[in-house]
Amino acid sequence: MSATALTWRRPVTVHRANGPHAALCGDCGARHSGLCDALTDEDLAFLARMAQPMTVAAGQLLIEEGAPAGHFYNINHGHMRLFKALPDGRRQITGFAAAGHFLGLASDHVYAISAEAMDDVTVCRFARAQLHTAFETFPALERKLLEVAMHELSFAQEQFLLLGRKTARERVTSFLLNWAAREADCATAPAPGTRLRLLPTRTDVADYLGLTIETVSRTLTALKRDGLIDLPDQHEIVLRHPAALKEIAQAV
Amino acid sequence: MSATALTWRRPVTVHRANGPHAALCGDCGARHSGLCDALTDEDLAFLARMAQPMTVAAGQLLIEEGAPAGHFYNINHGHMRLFKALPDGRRQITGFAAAGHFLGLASDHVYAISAEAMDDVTVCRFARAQLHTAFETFPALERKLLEVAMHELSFAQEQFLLLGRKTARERVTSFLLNWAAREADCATAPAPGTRLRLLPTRTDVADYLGLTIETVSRTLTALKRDGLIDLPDQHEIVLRHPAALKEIAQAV
DNA sequence: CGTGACATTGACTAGTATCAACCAAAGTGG
DNA sequence: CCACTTTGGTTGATACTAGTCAATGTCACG
Repeated sequence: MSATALTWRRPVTVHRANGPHAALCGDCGARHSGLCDALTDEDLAFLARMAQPMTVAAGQLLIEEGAPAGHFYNINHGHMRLFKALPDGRRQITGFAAAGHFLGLASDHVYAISAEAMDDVTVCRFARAQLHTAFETFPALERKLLEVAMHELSFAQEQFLLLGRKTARERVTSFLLNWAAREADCATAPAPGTRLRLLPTRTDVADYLGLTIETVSRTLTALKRDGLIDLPDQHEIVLRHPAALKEIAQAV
Repeated sequence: MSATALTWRRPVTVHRANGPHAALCGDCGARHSGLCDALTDEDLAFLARMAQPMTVAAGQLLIEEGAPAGHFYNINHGHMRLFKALPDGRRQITGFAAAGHFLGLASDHVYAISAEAMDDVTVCRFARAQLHTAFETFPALERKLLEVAMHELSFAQEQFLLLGRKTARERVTSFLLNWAAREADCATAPAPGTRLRLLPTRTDVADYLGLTIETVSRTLTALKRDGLIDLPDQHEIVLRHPAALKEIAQAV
């Protein structure tokens, strides 16, 4: 566990327990997404007092699979990769988490996955015991969490189909369309020419799709050759023909 | 939607609204598992009055992916395969459900997966609106459902690793050990000589593991040849050397 | 006994992985 | 400022796992 690598930042606002809640959550990237969106400003201000703000530098582990699940986290800013690994190093990324994403809820008392920062990340940390209290005080929180869990479950089922039955080409296009939907924060089809800012590296994409980096690279090149996408630079992708991509992706 | 194929059975006990709850749930295979386990006999008796008991014959669809999610179901007896399919027929089984399993909760208002009976199944059916009421009346139900959802999510993450990164041999052994744990209803390692009754066909197993039936068959034959399992008949598997199987499966 | 569903086995193929070379951009230190 | 290293990406040649196609086997059932 690389807890020692984490830098701690305890802003003065934390100590102003009776100060305006805006100082706590008003400028948070997660204020209107995830669990925080389920609460009123007052309730959130109350809840924020039990949160420990902290930062995680790019590349650092926040959560390690198998470690005792003592804390929960809510991402305020930045992005994380969530993954499981086999003893021999094979890795499967189970998802990418952004602001508003709630991390660390394990059915067991041990984390089921690892979480690593892809860029500089800030989170709110809660002790396991505190969450239980929060549920008692704010039932809306539990309801929202159930809603989020159901949503993640149906996404997981879609991902089963991708990992178990789709070809490399189908996987990559499914991923691009999913990423576009995530960036646009909506489910409507992206317009032709939509520009994606792709934070994950080719390795990340490969480990997410159950492929190798070479196959991801070749597939992107092939999609470009076919006029379906453009690759202005390594981390940008332009969707030239989203309708055709959707066709290839087999919905999703 | 093959709702017409479903046979309806409304036992007299349903109408005995004030009768002993034992008549309703006492002999149900799900009484002490899943959501029902979270409630007292009295609460369950109350809840049972809003349930419509029904039966689904082997091979029939209870839920169809994409259909309006008007009802929820709780399995009382029997087993179902849950799956998603692509337009061209490729199928991914997302799980196998037995007594106590809760079905049909969609984040959207449309079912995310299909559910088909593997043998003769009986379920309790609830209307979508009723479930909301039930949550208000029995908060324990919602808490239990969240617990179940979290558990399914961490299982899903394990399955991502299997589908994305494991070899055929690793997938099949992982499946055997999982099935053993499910039959024993516990997580302890199975004893050498443990006999599995495998309800799913080779096609089911293949569609669950992201393989073809031929690969599943060959892999089982290879495991038998290596002295790790025995195949007394098509639907029975004896775990000769569970420790070695666990080694191959890479934990799980 | 014939039929159909499911399973096994074999021969061959295809899609991805593996191995390896090369490229580009960004950072590092003399 | 420029050689050097590091990191991430692309491309090519080859290998190998699992898929495809096809024949055969087994069992239950009418």
